[in-house]
Amino acid sequence: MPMLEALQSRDELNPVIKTRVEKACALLEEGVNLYPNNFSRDTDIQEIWDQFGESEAEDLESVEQVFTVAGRVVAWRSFGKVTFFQIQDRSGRIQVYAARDDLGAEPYKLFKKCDVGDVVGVSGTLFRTKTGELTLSARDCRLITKSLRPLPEKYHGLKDVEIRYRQRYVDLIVTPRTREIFQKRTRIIRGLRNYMDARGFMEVETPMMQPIPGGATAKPFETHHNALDMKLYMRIAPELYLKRLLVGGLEQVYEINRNFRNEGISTRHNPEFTMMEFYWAYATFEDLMDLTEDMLSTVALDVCGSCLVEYQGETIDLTPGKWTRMTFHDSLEKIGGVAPEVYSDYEQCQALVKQKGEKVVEGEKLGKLQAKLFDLLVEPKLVQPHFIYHYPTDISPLSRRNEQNPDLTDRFELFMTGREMANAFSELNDPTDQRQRFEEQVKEKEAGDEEAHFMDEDYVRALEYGMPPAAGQGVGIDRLVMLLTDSASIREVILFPLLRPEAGAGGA
RNA sequence: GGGCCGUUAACUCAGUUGGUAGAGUAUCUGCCUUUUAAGCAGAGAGUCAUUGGUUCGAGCCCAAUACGGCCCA
Repeated sequence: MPMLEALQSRDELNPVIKTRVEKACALLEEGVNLYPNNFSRDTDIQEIWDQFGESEAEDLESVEQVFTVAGRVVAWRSFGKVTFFQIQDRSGRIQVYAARDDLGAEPYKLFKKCDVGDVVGVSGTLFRTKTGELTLSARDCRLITKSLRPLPEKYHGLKDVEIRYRQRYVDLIVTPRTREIFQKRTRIIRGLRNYMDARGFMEVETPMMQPIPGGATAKPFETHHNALDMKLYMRIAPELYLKRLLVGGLEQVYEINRNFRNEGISTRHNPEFTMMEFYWAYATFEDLMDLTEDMLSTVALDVCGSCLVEYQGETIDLTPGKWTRMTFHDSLEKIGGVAPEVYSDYEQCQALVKQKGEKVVEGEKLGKLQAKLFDLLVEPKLVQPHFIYHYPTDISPLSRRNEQNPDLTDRFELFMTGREMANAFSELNDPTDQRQRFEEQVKEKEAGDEEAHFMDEDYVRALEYGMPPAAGQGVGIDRLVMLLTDSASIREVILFPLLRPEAGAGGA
């Protein structure tokens, strides 16, 4: 019996696991399959609650239906000849009553070798206990999957965030909030898809491995394709490919997927993160502000039941019409307290950046200095939704210039809870201007800016065929999920956030 | 990259002035046919993150390292 021998050879493990292994061995010797695959359930636990959650004890007595459910044992209270336990499936929990006299002496004895953590299947009828709890009275209990490791303590749960992230499977078993967050995450993404689909946008997939990483200001991950012997980059954004599709005539496209940026890790940054990007021909950045208010408030209403969202002790009001719209320069003056004569003067701007403790880089443009002031003085104060628009042209290499002032672009960023949630603009579709902007970026890259854009000749060629005027936007999905689930860290909303390798875990 | 904090039983946590390691849960044994963090009685369980140092003596003091958390860049 190889499984038995394999289990018995594990007795170097800690005593709790050792006893569980011994129980498993005892079951094997009784001829019990520890991992059978022939159990069918006929209902979810939640369905039982939906149907009988309100039923009186007397009414349940007349219900002769036998329900068969399966799930993980999460609580166990045994009295000798009778045992109460709780099982949990994806939909909820229910108590089971198992009595020796109902199951038979031998089956009951075997079943009592089960532990908290095992997956079991139960068939039985419903009743209410003396204290009124809806309970399944078992006619049959079967082990479906043996668990060899103990679950965390049931009352306090799993507190150690490192274990919660490294062993997310355990976290999902024992932390209801974790399950809620990821269920909500799925609903949020589905809500966005439904919204876009209903407005005629077409979902597409564009390359994640790109020979020229474009569409954002960020440092890419590099990789190598062996057969073609070529350097490839993990995408930092899908933007330039999605806009090629506008040239191709698809007119309204969106993509929800991962981007990769080789930057620091923090409560707001994971190296891989999820964005929704979309492009809309014949629309402008002003249309996008309207759409964004409507879209995000719709999703909030769907997922949270309200446009008023609690985030870390603050109430964020997403009601359409209440979102502030302000120009970048006005925000520097009115929120950041920087006078126009200061932010529009290179020397004064540079001095103020230094004074605020931020580094200045030789040769950087005025727009970049203003952006640093914005990050320091304005962004943290933007708690309620704010569209900040008309960004400087020299930090917006893919945006259309404003008709009145070519030093500004028809671009906005959306801020709330003191952080950026979305970035959008009317698209630059003049190939000559685009080529010049790329050339500026190349100069900055050559001067040592690792985040500056690459030249993308094919993208310029595409624009030369003619891209209709359009507006496009990127929405940070992880940050949106953080907002709508009141999560303080991005790691709470990513199933498997990147962590350093665990010591001695064999690279797991 | 910098600063601060943390790492003690499977889990949640105590651990005084430096004097040979504690609780609850879980586990094991016994009792128990309506429990709800079930109860009662008993038992076992630890490389105090790692390495080095100071000391007669270190979970505690010092240093370095690893991993994590928060803040800053």
